[in-house]
Amino acid sequence: MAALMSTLTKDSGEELAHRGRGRPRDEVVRGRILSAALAVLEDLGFANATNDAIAERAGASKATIYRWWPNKAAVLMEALSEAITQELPFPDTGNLRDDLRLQLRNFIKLLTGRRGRVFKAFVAAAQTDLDVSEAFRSVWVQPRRANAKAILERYRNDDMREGVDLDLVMDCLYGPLYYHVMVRHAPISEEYADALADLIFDAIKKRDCK
Amino acid sequence: MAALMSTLTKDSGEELAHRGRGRPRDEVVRGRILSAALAVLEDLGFANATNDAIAERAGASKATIYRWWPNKAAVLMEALSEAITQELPFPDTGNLRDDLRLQLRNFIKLLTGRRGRVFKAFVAAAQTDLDVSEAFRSVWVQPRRANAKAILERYRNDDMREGVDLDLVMDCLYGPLYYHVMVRHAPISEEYADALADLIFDAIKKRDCK
DNA sequence: AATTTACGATACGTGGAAGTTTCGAAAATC
DNA sequence: GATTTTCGAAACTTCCACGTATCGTAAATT
Repeated sequence: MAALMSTLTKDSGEELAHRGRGRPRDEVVRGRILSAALAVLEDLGFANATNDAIAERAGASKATIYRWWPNKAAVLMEALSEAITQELPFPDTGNLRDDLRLQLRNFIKLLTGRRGRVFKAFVAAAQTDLDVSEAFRSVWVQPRRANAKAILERYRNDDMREGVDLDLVMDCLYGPLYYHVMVRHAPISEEYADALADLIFDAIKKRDCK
Repeated sequence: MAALMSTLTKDSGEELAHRGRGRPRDEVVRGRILSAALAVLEDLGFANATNDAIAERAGASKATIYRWWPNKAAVLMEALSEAITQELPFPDTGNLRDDLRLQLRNFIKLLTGRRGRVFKAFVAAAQTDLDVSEAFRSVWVQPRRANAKAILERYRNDDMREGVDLDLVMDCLYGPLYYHVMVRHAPISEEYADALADLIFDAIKKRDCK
């Protein structure tokens, strides 16, 4: 996190420089830049998302971008973070099987939609860029897994057989979807989501025979 | 495949130009270049694997590389192809559960070893480069899945319950491993492989109760 | 021996993107 | 009104890697 701070954010002294006398930071511009970053990311992918393109799309100056973010990854990361926050909460219907189905369906919608390109771009960039890797995990993966785990935990005693490893279960839910989209590059359907959810549900549900 | 041919290989006229009078192509150099490409790929990843670095490491001239391959992706792709061919066959012990465990263990060894970096690099590159994407699928993913599917097919009647979707099963086997390594960036153990194999085995094995 | 092709070394041209700087104008404080 | 800070525009520098070109030399054919 320290390494992240050093490269993806500015000093807090810079961050809190609003108190001075001069013209305050234009929050509207900040929003436009982040939106533009996300849009460019969706259109061009991580590698091709240049700051020039972002600036042009935002109707902003490139200098303004570098005034507030230290580098390109920082802008893109904050854009993802803003877009993602409180998105796609794990459903909580009270029924385990329904929860699984719903969550996978929602996730597929996200992966196959415009925002799916952003995800693929970030995962790709994370393979070679340590900062992106850590940021992606802390901003997206970990919070989502924690949320999912907390809800699954409540079903543990009543609906699951003993000794189920929830981390493994989540890998089996999310893994195939990422894999499907990123490695097989195959389209993915809601029926697929249901079949996957059912398979995993079947593997972990409580039953009284071998 | 046509698009691939157009960008990742030279004309067959070039390929078969050996019959001329001059000095024949040095196959040793070809091998050195491909080995070097793989080594550089393992060290630096796809994006940072420059042809200059490959040439230097191979003790060859960059001009020689461009004499035989049209661009960077072509060299890297052929390097991967050579390294991968007939590697990691799906085991065939006669026991479904053992097959699953063995395959996952072997795959983990590959993913966590030096060559794992190559995989991650290719998957990452495939997100933005269509040629790499198609080549990776045709050279690696599809052959491996076909092999695995053929073997799993033989267990279908005797050991699996009805209606099991083998493609889905393979997604559940490979998906979590890719996911684990590429998205969570977490280390992965043989115990994890066994637990995953057991979970999936348990989900598809024949049984006579709900 | 003459010719043809391949190789290594190296320099070169090119393009793209990161990040910086300059400048005039706008919006705030004191 | 003077000062301070931000913004937009655009030129600029820097860097890096792709791909090409040149040249002297090595290995083959005829």
